[in-house]
Amino acid sequence: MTESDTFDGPEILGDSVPYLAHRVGNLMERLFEPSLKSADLTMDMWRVLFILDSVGEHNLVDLARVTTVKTSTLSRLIGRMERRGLISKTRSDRDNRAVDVTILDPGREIVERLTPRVNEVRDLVSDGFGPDELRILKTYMRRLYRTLRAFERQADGR
Amino acid sequence: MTESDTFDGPEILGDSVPYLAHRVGNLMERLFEPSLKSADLTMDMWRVLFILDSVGEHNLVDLARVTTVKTSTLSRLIGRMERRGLISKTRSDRDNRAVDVTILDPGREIVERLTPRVNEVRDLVSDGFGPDELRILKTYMRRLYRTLRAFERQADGR
DNA sequence: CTTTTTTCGATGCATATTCAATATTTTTAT
DNA sequence: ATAAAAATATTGAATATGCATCGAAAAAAG
Repeated sequence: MTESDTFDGPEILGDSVPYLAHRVGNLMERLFEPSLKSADLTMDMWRVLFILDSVGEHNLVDLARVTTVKTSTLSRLIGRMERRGLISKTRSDRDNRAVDVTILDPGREIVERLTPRVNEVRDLVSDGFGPDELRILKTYMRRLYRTLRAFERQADGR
Repeated sequence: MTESDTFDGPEILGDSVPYLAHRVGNLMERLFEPSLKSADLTMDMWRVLFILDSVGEHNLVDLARVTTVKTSTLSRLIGRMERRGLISKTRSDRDNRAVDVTILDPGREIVERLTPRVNEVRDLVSDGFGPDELRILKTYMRRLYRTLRAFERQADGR
């Protein structure tokens, strides 16, 4: 094992994929924290804005799935964001239960303002890996996700 | 790109390493949730128990670092766990400010009881990857962590 | 077509988290 | 040696979260 592959936490933890995923995710969030603070946003709010901006309109339940926020929490979160004028909520015309959430201009402005920092972190990741390695890293992480997801579906009975 | 490497979320998100890390971590936690519930534990409580069991005594601040829980939150969390008899708190004799947190037998019993499920998830991960691939995955994740960590330290001024 | 089941979203309530401030002790600088 | 700075842990107060539940609408089953 090369020096650059050691982990600065306890040995046993650096060997656990779940723990590594948690630590990596947490660290990336921490690097983004000052930017969030400057926009008075939480990470979950950022995820909502980013997804609405890049993918488009969503209903609450879908948004909850993609952001990994519980629907009851997201319901109130979206309420707060609506009051701040970042997004809008409208009743869906396809489904009378559903609410369509859309990003508004002030929300878009925040996305644009914070995007440079997002790219900075992205470039930082790239710096640690060669182009081939980066491709492999992403491929493996997607595979990891799919492996676990398939298992979850199977355990839930499809 | 092979079929097994596609991501089931929106394209743009599956290309983002931070998002992938978040989703993978979240999914692993979800797979562990029923076990946690059966022991009336939160994920953070589990991390505390697991770390105390495998690594040994810690003070609060160190424990907060390793578990990624804010110290003020951990202080109360540890209080709850102490009241449940899972861990013990004693004033450190090396540092009169510090508190040494130690796992107790009831805590150890829970760790033992939930370990099979942890191994199940570990094996599940292994199944999706060949031995060489698994080694690369871990190596890359550790490297990712170190790359980000180095940057954070540098940004904070050492 | 009618009944049953499922899904979407909101909310009451209990609990948990976080920020800021604090007391105490240790470390560093002068 | 003394003063200033930093680190450890706790707590009050404001806010956020999550479970259980509900009403309404849609989908599935009969």
